[in-house]
Amino acid sequence: MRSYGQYCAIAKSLDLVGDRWTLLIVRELLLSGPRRYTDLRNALPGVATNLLAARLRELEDAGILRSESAPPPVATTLYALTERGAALEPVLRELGRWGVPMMAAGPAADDHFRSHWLSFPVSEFLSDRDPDSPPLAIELRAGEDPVTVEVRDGAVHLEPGPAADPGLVLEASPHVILGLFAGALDLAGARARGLRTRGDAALLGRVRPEAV
Amino acid sequence: MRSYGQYCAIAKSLDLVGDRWTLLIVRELLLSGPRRYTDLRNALPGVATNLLAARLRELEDAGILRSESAPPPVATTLYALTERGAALEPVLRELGRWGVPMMAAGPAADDHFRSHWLSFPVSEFLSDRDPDSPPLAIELRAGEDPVTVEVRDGAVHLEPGPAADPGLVLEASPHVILGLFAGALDLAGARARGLRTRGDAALLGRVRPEAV
DNA sequence: CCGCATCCGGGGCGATACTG
DNA sequence: CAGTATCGCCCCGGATGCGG
Repeated sequence: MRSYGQYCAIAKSLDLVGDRWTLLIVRELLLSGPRRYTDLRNALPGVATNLLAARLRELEDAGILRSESAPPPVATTLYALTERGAALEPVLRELGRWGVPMMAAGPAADDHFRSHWLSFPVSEFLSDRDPDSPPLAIELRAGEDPVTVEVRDGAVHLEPGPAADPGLVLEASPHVILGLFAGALDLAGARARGLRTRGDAALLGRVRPEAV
Repeated sequence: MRSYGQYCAIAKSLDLVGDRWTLLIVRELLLSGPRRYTDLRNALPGVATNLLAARLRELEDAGILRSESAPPPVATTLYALTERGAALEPVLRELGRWGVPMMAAGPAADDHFRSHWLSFPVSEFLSDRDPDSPPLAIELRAGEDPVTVEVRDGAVHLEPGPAADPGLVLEASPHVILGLFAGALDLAGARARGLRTRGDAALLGRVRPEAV
């Protein structure tokens, strides 16, 4: 990207990560860990393949990520954030926080969705209100792949993939899941809009008492 | 800007503020308050005038700023952030924090500089270590226009313009001022690199004890 | 199939000129 | 002062090709 030519911390940051797609690539690596080229391409619907390759090279040159050759049986190159790249997490967190209100209207007609994109809203809205209880796993099915909300020791963390032993499974559209987390819907309202649960729905109260 | 088409809080944010120059316009309005078109143009060296006009229109449509007709004697339109626009401050703060290390190398040959761009590094590095002392004003002369660091009641705030009654005046290149604040230089080292002071230099210890 | 490189059309961007 | 108009270029999006 062309430099702004300003001796300003914000402008210097944008010189590196202000390009189109750049911060979304960092988002993927932050949420999902080291990924292959094809995984990134699949997680970023709409990105041109040449552009993705160019961005990865620029980000590597900038020290934000590094490409490492994975050990067998993967035997391919993985792209992983460096410490410097992982330091962008607060930037993405604040961008996510600012963007949450724009999710309330629901997805646009041709919006894509990946389950792990819920991670930022989840950490924004959920918290472990009962840190002394045993660990709890809540599985979310809002897109193609399930994600698991792990609740333990006072912390809430989202992990891609299904839960091994979920105390609760929530299945609904992303919009309804978000409404439930953000407070726009309670359990009854969410059920009326298509939410299906399995397990003890009252367990939701541990992370979102207002919803139960 | 073309939408990313992703039902994700970060992507939705970038749909609105991911365009080139957009966040720098918000930066100016955050740091300097409502500004006229020409002021913005001057504070954003390198921006094309048509592009600035287009961005202002887009930002107004997005509810991030509004144009208000100023009362006499100004008699012109002022651009001011809305509450929604001001809510971008944490995003810029984190971008600034992440960008500070890139300032250590000093400005590039053709970098522009405006004094109030120091605001984010200032709030990052300085703090009022002696809240019970009377208010203190430190005037910085690092660019064309002076800026004032106001220290009172435990808070540090930067305001454009000279100080009415500065307890201390620091005059140096932006690079040296930053080095002094960030800890790369102490007072002696900064003086060796061109720092000139007026007033009681020991007053700097109130906000940066390590430097004295 | 994976990981790109190449090519091409269109639009965003940069620089300057011009106008009310 | 506050923009609009114009033009050239480069970035971006989409498709295809190609070696490993």
